[in-house]
Amino acid sequence: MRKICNNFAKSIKSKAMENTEKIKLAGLKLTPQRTAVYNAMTTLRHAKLDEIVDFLNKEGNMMTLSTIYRILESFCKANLLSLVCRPDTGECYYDITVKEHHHVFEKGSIVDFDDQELTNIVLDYLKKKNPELKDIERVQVQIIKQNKQ
Amino acid sequence: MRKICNNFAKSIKSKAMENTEKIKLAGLKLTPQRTAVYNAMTTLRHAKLDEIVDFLNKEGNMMTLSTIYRILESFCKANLLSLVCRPDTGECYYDITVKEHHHVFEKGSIVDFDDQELTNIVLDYLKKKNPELKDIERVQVQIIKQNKQ
DNA sequence: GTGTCTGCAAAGAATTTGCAAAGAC
DNA sequence: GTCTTTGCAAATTCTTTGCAGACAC
Repeated sequence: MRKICNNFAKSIKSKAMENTEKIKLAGLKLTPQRTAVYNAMTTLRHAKLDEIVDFLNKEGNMMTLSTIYRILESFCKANLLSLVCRPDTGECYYDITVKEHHHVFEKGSIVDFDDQELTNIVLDYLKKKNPELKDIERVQVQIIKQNKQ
Repeated sequence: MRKICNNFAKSIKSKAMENTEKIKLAGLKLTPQRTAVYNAMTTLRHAKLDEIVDFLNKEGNMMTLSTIYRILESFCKANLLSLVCRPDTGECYYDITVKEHHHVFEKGSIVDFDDQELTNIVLDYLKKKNPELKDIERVQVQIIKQNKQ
């Protein structure tokens, strides 16, 4: 009975509401600042720190820089966000997607490339060709596109 | 005739001598500082800035931090070094290897994984499965090992 | 000799920290 | 009520810059 109610309740929850659930499920206390940062990342998908700051400022969600640093760190630790770095420039981006996935690096943006088949192909190859390569946690393919300009 | 002499000369050249050649061939003027940094990277293979600084200091190759920054930047621009970032922590390492290659990320170290076959497998797969994905400059596979501890 | 590179010191950015008040649960 | 989080300001760390003298070619 309660289950049915919860499911119903979930189905009418807003996206923002789901985000607060995720924060709580990750074991973090819910604060307006954390909600704002997570909501921002839901929109931005991949963003550098300063892009997050700009986004929050434009929204009128003012908060201290040190708070943003602390929140982003806690989100990464809690597996709410992951990190991805541009192989060309070394710039680090926070990524709303935490499950194993690949990336296409274009000139000014990063695009997710979620392809389990590619993951499997790489893992299979490594297993066959390099059985001595044990304890692989995950593999990540970076696809770097030409900077045509 | 000159060619033979050059080859002979090359065959007896020290590793350090070869390094100076590379710096010159990259179009950079040869300075003791640049030679020291390049030699350091030849030993370290992958290193963060502070590891390079420590190495140089231990060797007695003192030079200013700003010089090291400037040299590393010029080396990256001249394609004498490349950059590689740990996907787990985002730490950036300079890499003595510039040609396309893959990496295995272990707990405290990065190991090169040079495997053209893997590169081809990934490229072939992408071409077949995603022909709309054009202008691929290169692909790079990151193999993240478990931090067993 | 000319133009680039280095050392130095200072400026400028980026990130972290301590602490008191506010807030979550 | 207790323990955590935030804001603020300061400290610290990291990186870049301007300039004069040194050096490569």
